[in-house]
Amino acid sequence: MKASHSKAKLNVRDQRREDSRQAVLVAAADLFSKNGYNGVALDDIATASGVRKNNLIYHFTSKKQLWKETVDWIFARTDAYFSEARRAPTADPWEGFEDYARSYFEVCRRFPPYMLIPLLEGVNQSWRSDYLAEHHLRRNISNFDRYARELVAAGVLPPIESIYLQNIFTGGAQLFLALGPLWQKAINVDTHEPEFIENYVNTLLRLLKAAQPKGP
Amino acid sequence: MKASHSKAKLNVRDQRREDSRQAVLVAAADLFSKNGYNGVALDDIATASGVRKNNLIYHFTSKKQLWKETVDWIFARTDAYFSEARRAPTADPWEGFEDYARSYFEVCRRFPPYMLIPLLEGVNQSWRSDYLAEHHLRRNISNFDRYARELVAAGVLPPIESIYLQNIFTGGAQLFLALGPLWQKAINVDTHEPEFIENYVNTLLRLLKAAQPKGP
DNA sequence: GTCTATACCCAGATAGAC
DNA sequence: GTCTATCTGGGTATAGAC
Repeated sequence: MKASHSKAKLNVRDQRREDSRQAVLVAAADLFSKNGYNGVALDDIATASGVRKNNLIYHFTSKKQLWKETVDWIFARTDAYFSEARRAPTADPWEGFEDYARSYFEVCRRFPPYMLIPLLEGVNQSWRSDYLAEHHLRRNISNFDRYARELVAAGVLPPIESIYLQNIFTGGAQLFLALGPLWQKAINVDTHEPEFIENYVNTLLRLLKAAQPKGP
Repeated sequence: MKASHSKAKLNVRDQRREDSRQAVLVAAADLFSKNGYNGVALDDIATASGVRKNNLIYHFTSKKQLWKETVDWIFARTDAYFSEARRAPTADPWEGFEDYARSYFEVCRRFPPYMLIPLLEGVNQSWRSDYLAEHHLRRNISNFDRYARELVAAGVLPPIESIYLQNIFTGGAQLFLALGPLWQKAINVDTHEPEFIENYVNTLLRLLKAAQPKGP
């Protein structure tokens, strides 16, 4: 019938569309996270993704819009990674926190754009920092905040303001992982080594454990 | 005499040159540290400094060269700030370390380009990250390394690898201060408030103090 | 040393055939 | 949906008068 024929054709077209979009998003996430919005030309994304420059515009209407959709895609993907990385919930809340911390570092390590883009675009006030804050970071921050307050109230973590706690973790993760090329060049250390990160997390956890309030 | 006349004229000219260069460096440090190399146009620097675009090139030969000289200027200036911020040496090594830590945060707070530029340019390997690593960071890192090892050996700091220790401090300082606009927008916190930073440093110091190895 | 004017290139975005 | 060709603006850098 005419309907089914047209439907089949439509599906093929949709598939193509999705393939193209996906290829573009992968390339864009990588490039934007390394060079920042201004450091990336549509030509670069076109070359990296195999989708021609004008077709980028066709699919995403503008560079600005492409950036936004890339960010949304990154955060959606990271949420999935994060759930996947976490182990089954444990009875011991401290173990639960250790798992949480390790998962966070692991996600940052495996999917750098997640932290690199907020890092690069959050330095200056712009429509990009606004977009990030509004659509993604506020939610993430307040999730962590709730969790941290619980743990502090339960005496699992030392009485540190949750925002500081958050900074100790994200700061450490981000600086080491983000500035990989710099550390590498300066003192020849590969901060992306799983073992290196593992040691760092353990160090942080030990510090916090040592400061745990003593039971009565 | 002819000689003295020509000398006076030369001094005026030199003074002008220095004034122009200085104005440019101030503007360039600010802009490069906020928007990154690619996010800054010579037009922007020209407007901000009051020195015309072509004269920028006259004084610094190229944008690339201007960036390098700006970085050198920033680090030279920061070294001066840092010595100035430190109090007189104390007998107690722990107090000495507290002073060191506070001075570091204070310098970052008062002169953000010092940390922002390595942050923005260190994410990707490029001639900029190479230049930073080679000419400035390697030295800074190894200075801290030497100091930290001493303190750990003396039992003043807990036995943490110096590179991790360094990351805990620089990471925290940089993330909070660098991503000011982001924190502001996301949860309406001003991370540049002296009080806010002061509390954060104290928190970090308390953590380290709590983990100090106990005497025998 | 500073000005105006301009060469030259590359960026983002559009038009229209297929 | 993808292609080639093209427009337009803004970017770095240069030329040459003052």
